[in-house]
Amino acid sequence: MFLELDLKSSIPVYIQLRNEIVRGIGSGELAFGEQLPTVRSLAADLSVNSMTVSKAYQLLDSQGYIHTDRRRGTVVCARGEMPDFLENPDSKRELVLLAREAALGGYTREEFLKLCSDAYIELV
Amino acid sequence: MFLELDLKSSIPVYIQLRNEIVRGIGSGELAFGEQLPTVRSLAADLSVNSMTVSKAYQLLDSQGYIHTDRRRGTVVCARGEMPDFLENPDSKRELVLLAREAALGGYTREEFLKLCSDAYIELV
Amino acid sequence: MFLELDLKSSIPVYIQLRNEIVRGIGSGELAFGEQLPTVRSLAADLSVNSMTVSKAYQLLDSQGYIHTDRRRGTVVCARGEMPDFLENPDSKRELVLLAREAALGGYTREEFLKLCSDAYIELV
Amino acid sequence: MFLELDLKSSIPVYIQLRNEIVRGIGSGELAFGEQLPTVRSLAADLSVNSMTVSKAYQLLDSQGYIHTDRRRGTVVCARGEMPDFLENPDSKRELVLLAREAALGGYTREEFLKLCSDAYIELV
DNA sequence: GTGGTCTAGACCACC
DNA sequence: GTGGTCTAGACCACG
Repeated sequence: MFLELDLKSSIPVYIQLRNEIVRGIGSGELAFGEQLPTVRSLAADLSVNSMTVSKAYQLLDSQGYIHTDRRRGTVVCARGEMPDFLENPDSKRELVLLAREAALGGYTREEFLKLCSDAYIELV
Repeated sequence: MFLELDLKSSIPVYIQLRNEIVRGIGSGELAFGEQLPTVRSLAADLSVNSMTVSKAYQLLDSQGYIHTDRRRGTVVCARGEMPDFLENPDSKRELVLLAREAALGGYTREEFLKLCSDAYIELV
Repeated sequence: MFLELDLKSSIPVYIQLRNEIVRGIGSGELAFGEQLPTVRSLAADLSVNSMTVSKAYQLLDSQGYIHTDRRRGTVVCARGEMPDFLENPDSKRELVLLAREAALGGYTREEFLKLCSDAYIELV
Repeated sequence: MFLELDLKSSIPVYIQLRNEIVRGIGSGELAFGEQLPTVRSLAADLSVNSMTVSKAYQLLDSQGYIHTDRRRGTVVCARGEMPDFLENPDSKRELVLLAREAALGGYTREEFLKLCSDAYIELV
């Protein structure tokens, strides 16, 4: 299982799980249309409460990354159905904040864009 | 006052305030070395409890953005004293996550880097 | 409960509590990995406000002595995860100050080192 | 002037000043019986409020490091009059705390005693 | 049930 | 007058 959680982190587990799954889709570890484990089995695998997994799935569903298929359970959405998360104003604010922290930290624009590019290039 | 808070957000107010102040320093609305409002006056302006403001100030202090000089109150640190927040692994993970959300949302690398550049270019 | 607080001291209660817990870990009264009392129960035991306990726990967390596992509550970190607090320059200055006070007080180096050794030997 | 204050520190200025003067006596920069600057002149030199200097002098006086001579103003006590500060239970507790932080930080007794010895050896 | 957050208001140490 | 500390009590997010 490629999903890594840090139970000591201040970030809620269900958010970490949501993020890990988005990363997994982005990196190809989870294919478009692929079936996800059931809530119970994933909860058992990760040793977390099944409500936590359920909340992560609900969040991903509401954001449009996954959906529930009556016959096949929970599946990753198709490539073309992926949401445009950066249209979310909160994401924009987050990006601006990171950029300003970078600038204050002494990064030139080129250095910052290099970091951004590296972050992107890790995707398939 | 340029500081905008959303009291209904799930993000704690003191974190929002910390972020707003970092943005303010990055955009030049708060100058390096400038004196910040007192805890009480800012609390009154924002209609929040003074302990909430105090918590934000203490967080910013621990991160190296501001410091409290016993004679002059709370002031923004000098340009050269600003912390490198992107050395924080969580910030890197956040950037990678944003990049993957962008990629899944259909942005090409060039488009994503344009967004990053725009976020940076707003700085002084 | 082995934790002793002096509510009349000028040292803030949450700092005293932090120090007592570090002493407790060092002396074995608190085992590595052991679960600490909940914020509320400890506050009730010590007859202090729960926010005071919470502040002490957060300080210990930030220093790496304990951490809060969302499932198991607050626990002492493992032996190998303990922080090197003497790398803190303030600790070094404190030690130098104690040494000078000792010298001025008439202690020879041997006598002073005996005191230091005794202080250390109380540890497990 | 060898007295160094950090106005950004969380340690009160008058305590820092007291500590610096004790260090100065211990290291020989201030001789036994030497006359100290007046409150006003020292306050001006250090750019601090004269009440701060006054408080430091009062504290040092109450601890027996300095005393006020009607004719010569404030002077450092004689060698033989220096107080035994380590008989103070708070100092003992402080030393125990440092020793435990050292032990938890991975220092062996020998390593810790080396630090203590180095701290002492800097004295005249 | 846990810790985290927030409020309103008080007191104190410091400068 | 400043920030720091503490209280009593409330609400909420998390698991």
